[in-house]
Amino acid sequence: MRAVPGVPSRLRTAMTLIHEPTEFSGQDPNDPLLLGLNPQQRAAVEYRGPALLIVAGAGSGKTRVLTHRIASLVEKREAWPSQILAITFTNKAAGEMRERVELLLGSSAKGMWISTFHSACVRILRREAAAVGLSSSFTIYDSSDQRNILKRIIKQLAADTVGFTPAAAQGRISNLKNELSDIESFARNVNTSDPQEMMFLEIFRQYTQRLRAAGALDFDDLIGETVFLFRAFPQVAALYQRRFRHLLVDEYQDTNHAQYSLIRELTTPVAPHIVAELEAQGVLVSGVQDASGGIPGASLTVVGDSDQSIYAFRGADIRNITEFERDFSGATVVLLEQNYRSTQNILSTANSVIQNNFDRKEKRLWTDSGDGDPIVGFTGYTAHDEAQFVADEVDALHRAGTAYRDMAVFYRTNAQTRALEEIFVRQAVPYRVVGGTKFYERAEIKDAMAYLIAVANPLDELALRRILNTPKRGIGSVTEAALASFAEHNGLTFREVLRDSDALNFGPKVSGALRGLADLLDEAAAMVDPAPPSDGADPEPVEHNLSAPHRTSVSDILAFLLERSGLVTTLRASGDPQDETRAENIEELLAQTRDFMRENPGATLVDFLTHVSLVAAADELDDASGTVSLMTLHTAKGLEYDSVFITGLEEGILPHQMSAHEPGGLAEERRLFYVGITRARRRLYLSLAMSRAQFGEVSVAMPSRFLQEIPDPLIQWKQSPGTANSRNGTSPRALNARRGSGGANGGEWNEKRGIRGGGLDEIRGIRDRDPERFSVIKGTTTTAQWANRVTGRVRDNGDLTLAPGERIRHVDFGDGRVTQVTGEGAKRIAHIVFDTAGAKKLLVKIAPIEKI
DNA sequence: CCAGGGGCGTTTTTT
DNA sequence: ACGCCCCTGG
Repeated sequence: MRAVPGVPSRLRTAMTLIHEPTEFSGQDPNDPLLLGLNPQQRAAVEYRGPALLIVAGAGSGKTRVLTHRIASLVEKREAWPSQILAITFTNKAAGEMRERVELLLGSSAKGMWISTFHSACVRILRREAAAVGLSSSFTIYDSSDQRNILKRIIKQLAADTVGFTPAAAQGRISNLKNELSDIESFARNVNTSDPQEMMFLEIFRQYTQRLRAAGALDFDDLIGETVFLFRAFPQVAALYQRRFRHLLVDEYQDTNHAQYSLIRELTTPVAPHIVAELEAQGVLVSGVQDASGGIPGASLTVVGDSDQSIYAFRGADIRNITEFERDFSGATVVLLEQNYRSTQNILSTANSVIQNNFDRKEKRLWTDSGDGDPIVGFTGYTAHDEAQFVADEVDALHRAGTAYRDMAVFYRTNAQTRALEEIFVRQAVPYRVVGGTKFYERAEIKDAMAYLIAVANPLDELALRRILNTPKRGIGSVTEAALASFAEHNGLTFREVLRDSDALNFGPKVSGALRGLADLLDEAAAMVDPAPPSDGADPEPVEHNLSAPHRTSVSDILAFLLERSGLVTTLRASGDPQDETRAENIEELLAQTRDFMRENPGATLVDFLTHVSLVAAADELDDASGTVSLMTLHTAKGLEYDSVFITGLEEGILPHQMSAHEPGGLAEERRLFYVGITRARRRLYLSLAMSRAQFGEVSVAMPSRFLQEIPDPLIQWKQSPGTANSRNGTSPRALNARRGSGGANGGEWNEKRGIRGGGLDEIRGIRDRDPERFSVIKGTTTTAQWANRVTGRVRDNGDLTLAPGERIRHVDFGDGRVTQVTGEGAKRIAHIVFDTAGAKKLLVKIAPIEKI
């Protein structure tokens, strides 16, 4: 019954509207914008009304629907491009959407805002900065900047002695801001008798002050301040409410309260008296006014899938989507369930996993494109073993004709890249880590960027302090403290003190260095020649503002700063090969500024700084690169690949142990897995390692409970957890470790699922009927913590010497001959051709082998 | 003022 | 195992 694709009865009313000629009078079956769309997709493109929720299952063509909807609005003259605001999750998605809309329209989408929440807010805030007492060249602080500041505050308040850590304070401040709680409202509600709370209040207050003094906003402020701006200045809000007649929001399930509030503000009608004010200012309102003289609220389209909500940790509130219909009166819902991306096997896997989340709306993805290949499973002894499997399969796929760029490897935590990278490098598999330690997070890049920031925003003390002695110019912490204290006592900025440091009577060497830096920054600032944003009623994107005369290009400014500061020269001169790499990275940054200027002619220094601050991990993806992509499951959202590897399917990793303490944590981890699965078009590989090194200690892991939610016949194990673990008593029997006195085959995975199995039992799925199978997880002995890591010793063959030609015996693969030994020490790899199991590469240290 | 060594916290996910 | 922070000796 549930296998039949269809629309839940609750939604039928809305769906039947498709057939109402009055609602869709303009419908033309030959409309090119509707060709090739299924009825639900058409409905989503054609519907007109105040609010539309498109519940779009993974791979159901939502981007197609969104772009067609936008194109349809423009083509039918229902909206000018400039009246559309589309919010995407990444800048890359925004760029693609713009491209596709332009392709559909056959003309430019100029004036259309397609961007992320953060980019849109920065654009608004820079434009309206004066209203909220900000400089339009405010700096955007990233998490490490935040942590830096908090570290200093906590130290100064000695708050660490009462248990405050920068990370915890950062998280709490972020949560508050996502709820639109600022320092004033927090102070009003704080429990004054709780010393911890009062301490936190003080931290929060100082943090707020420092940012304000530095003319800086953190990520969360970008959204929150925009909401405050709109609420405090209705006539400013009205400019945007008037302009944007159609608001479209992608990935709505991941919006937090602040973002939700922003959407609410933007779709609020403008009252007649404010319209009159606008008109008096010369803003054109005649086309958009209603009978009463006001401007009706913009129409809102949101697209989302509550099964793909994976950002609760940063405040995403799933209720935004589940309560959409209640929230926005007159809302209609369209459900897209037909999947155009994956094979049925992949979809069945996804469905079988996600259906374990109770409390969700029933939704089943389906396809008419056939079952496809089975899901392939593999259990490695170690993370390296697992990585080896991935590398081998990537190799095999590539030889069979799949391009590297069509493959991706996903993992739960960034730390998991290490093993994968080591093996990929050794196997010469071209790969690229997406996200992780980003280019712009490297110390030397942050140094160079700090020069640019110090030029663009003289108030930014953090940037200035960073470059004060980088490269070394003999200014130590004593000098720095003296400058800071002088600034504080005289009500001056750090930059002003730097400029007039003679008053502090430093030695000649220090004075000279300080003056040199101050002059350098002043000269660079003169090159920038900032043009104030124009006051036109129509907010135009800053980067398209070509009116500024003779502004020095960002790359020239950077080149000047690098040259005069000696940053690169110093690195080159050090002789350290790592410094050479750093110098090259800075050269790369310079090249990137040139690229940026070429792609955004007329862009300002502040535009470049904004761009750098707001790049998302997924933005780095380069479709043209012929490499395998490695990324976290979070980064994978919204992407798709022909072949997908999901690694680390272990208890404690996926689901991650940290999520165990949080309510709803497990369900979110499951959604994360679901997101990963549904990225795959044709092939899906699921792998895990029986042991994983963490902090140098090797601990034993158990297969993820999520694996056991997948019906047996869907997965074909190349090496199942059972076979990978059945050692001759020398290795810990992880799966059994916490099993009570269960039956003979109790917590074991069915060995017959292993490579030597494949008989009838596998098809009959004995495993699934075994009630003891989950004893490890369902056991009542532990509560808060999962009993997922059983520490123990693993086999150590470290001193086993092997030479090509020697015969060995493997517990699972039987007898074989060594052909080659590569690697050294603990990473020694034996290449073995087994008589029956074929060629394998084994990590000598832990492989269950012996000489014969 | 700075370089180098020892000690400690760290890993959940991100705009 | 690694990177960052603090301390010490030059």
